[in-house]
Amino acid sequence: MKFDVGDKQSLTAQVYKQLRNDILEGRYETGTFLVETKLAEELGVSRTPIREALKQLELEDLVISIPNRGVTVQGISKPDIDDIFTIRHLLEGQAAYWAAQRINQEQMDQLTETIALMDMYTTKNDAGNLARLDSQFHDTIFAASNCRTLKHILTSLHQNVQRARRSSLSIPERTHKSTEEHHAIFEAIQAHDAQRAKELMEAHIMNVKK
Amino acid sequence: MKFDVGDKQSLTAQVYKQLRNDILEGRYETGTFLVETKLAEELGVSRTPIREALKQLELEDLVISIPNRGVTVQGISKPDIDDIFTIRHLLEGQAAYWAAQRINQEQMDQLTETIALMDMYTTKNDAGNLARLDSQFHDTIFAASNCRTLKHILTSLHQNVQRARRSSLSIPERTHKSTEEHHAIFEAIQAHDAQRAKELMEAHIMNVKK
DNA sequence: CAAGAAAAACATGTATACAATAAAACAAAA
DNA sequence: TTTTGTTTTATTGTATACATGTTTTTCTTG
Repeated sequence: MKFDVGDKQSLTAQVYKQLRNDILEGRYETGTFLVETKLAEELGVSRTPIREALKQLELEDLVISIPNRGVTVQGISKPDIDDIFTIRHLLEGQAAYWAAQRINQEQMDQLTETIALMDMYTTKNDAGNLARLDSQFHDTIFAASNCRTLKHILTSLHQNVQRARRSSLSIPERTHKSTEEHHAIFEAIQAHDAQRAKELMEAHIMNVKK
Repeated sequence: MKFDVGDKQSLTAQVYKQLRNDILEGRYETGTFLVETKLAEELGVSRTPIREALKQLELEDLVISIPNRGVTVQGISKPDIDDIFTIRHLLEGQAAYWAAQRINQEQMDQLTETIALMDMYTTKNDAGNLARLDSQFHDTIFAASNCRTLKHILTSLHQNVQRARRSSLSIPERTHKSTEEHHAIFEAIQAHDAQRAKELMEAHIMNVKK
């Protein structure tokens, strides 16, 4: 698998995405050593982008670095995912709370648009586009919470459980229910009812978990 | 300010600590460009450790990287700190909850020891050692929660508000109160009373905030 | 044959050289 | 004077060479 310099993204970013995906897909056994020179050769780039990508993965806790020894993959297990849902339920609830208080007009417009498109694709049963809009909906709320730290943590967590969320949305019944829940959250934010937005969001996350 | 190769830590780690501290101390104006070559010269190392340190800071959201342009410092403002306390109150509450359920003997022994030392230094009014033990107490609970993600997020947040916590512990009245609260949390964990541990921890964090 | 020391192999940590890109300065034309 | 296109310069992105430390192998010695 060779990487192309023609791609607009930096090599580091491409390597990062590739490795991250491979780890989350479980393509590496836990504990495997990721050797820089080997990866560099395999991916057709120098060690530099590899090192930088590994640094990022380390900060996200997907690999562990042992000084002067190398990095080993940590992966992400089933109970890990359960725990992450619990954490997300707390944090996304808070994000919705703050969003209801702090959202600006532009973000409100964005949410309105996302919700409208969700309705459309729900009737069409288009799971692919719904997954995209789902991410967009949550991302906008993170942004509207106006808390860099929260936005940062949640964006990272969101990606980690992406696969789980995808599979949830592929169940037609869940699709409709999910859109309804998004509607309710949207209305609570529009009404600046922070407490209600929080509770609805918490319930929503726990439903996705199931 | 020159760095020493004799230090056991890697240059990257030293540079990271230095830059992080400078940013948190507010030594750089928000928006300042951190130019790799300039920093490299100032700190007496090559660009490589600088780059790696900046990558880490970017992942912690203390600087923003603009591709092909450079990184600008973000710093951390007063309202940011308030928000971080709110987030910590949620997450540390959950950590205490899980710790009460999942703690092992070794970690329990560690907590027992920390609490005993806290008592001693409280009577001696030794703020420096109390700050250290405070960190240790919370870190042990993160570890006992047995959730990598949570441990990871909280360790990072903990450092960000370290200054605020230090100043809180320098108030003698607060010192005694804080030790009492630690005691109560410790007992709840020892009794494996998850709900109570959570509530006590939440209250504790909010008290520190004030 | 076993144990330990020396050395080779190998990996990461760091420095530096080169390439690509974006901003700034400048010149020319309308 | 303003605008547009070109050149220069500064800075990041990437590759590579070298230094340092760790593991494994090999060889020596009892």
